Amino acid sequence: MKPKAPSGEGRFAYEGLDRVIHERARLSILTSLIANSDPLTFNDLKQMCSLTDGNLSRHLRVLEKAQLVQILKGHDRNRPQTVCRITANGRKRYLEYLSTLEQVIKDAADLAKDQPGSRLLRNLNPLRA
Amino acid sequence: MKPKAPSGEGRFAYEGLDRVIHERARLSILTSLIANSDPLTFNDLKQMCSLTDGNLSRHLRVLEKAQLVQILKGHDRNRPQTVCRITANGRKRYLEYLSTLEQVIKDAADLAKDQPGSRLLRNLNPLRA
DNA sequence: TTGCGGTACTTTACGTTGTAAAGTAAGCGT
DNA sequence: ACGCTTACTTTACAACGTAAAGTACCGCAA
Repeated sequence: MKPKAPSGEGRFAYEGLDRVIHERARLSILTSLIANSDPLTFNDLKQMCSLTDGNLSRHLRVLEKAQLVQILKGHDRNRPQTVCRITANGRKRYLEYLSTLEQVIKDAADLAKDQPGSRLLRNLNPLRA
Repeated sequence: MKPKAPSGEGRFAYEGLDRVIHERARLSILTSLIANSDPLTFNDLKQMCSLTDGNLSRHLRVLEKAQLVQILKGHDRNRPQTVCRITANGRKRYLEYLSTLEQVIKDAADLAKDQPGSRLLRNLNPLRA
């Protein structure tokens, strides 16, 4: 039955690509938070992710509602200051997402075998093997 | 001048995450096409990516308009058959996208250094270093 | 030859969502 | 007191993903 098909029903469906995380702005935010062990301020994130105020605000809300980040409002030098940290659950889901991402890369790397021009892939090897 | 900031303006902005490609369905489609050296039929893609007909149709159109894939309509056993292949330009942009993806993973992996519970990252090492 | 069903898509319509622009509030300098 | 700046929040709109409905064509059966 169907020997011609490259087989593997849904093999490339990547259901692990969580919609909440799989969005450039939010992926940026979460990666920033993961990569820096201490919490980041609103402005830190705004700069690191090159986001506008409104944009960041909205995405943070989405992440907060999804319980991926925790938002704490405080003050610094008499100015309001929002600091964000990733939650335990957020870290877990982010890592699950990441492993799916790695599967994508792994799948794509299979082309290196018999694709012409795949020399391009050479400067694509990640995590400094 | 802001010594406190983790520095790196826009370091996590990931502008290489092309909107056309950075969408689950389309990322699936392109990865399928990249990973399989021969062109795939509409039905191949439908199954491999677990997409509905309408969904696949629309995304293919988007990819075609962006000149990332080429769509050829032919016939097989007197039935219409659409086959798709990635274009040279598509391959190029896909690889650029992928390298940004790898940067994300690399950035995230930096947490492994001083984050508690980062043991989770162990089963996350990609491309079998 | 006229239905009937199935395959292979395409089009339409809707609800969600990302984003920019406008809005709010409060501190600070003059 | 006044305006300027910082630090966000809210609003409004356009774009987009998705499912459901629609089209077209073939093969088979009555």
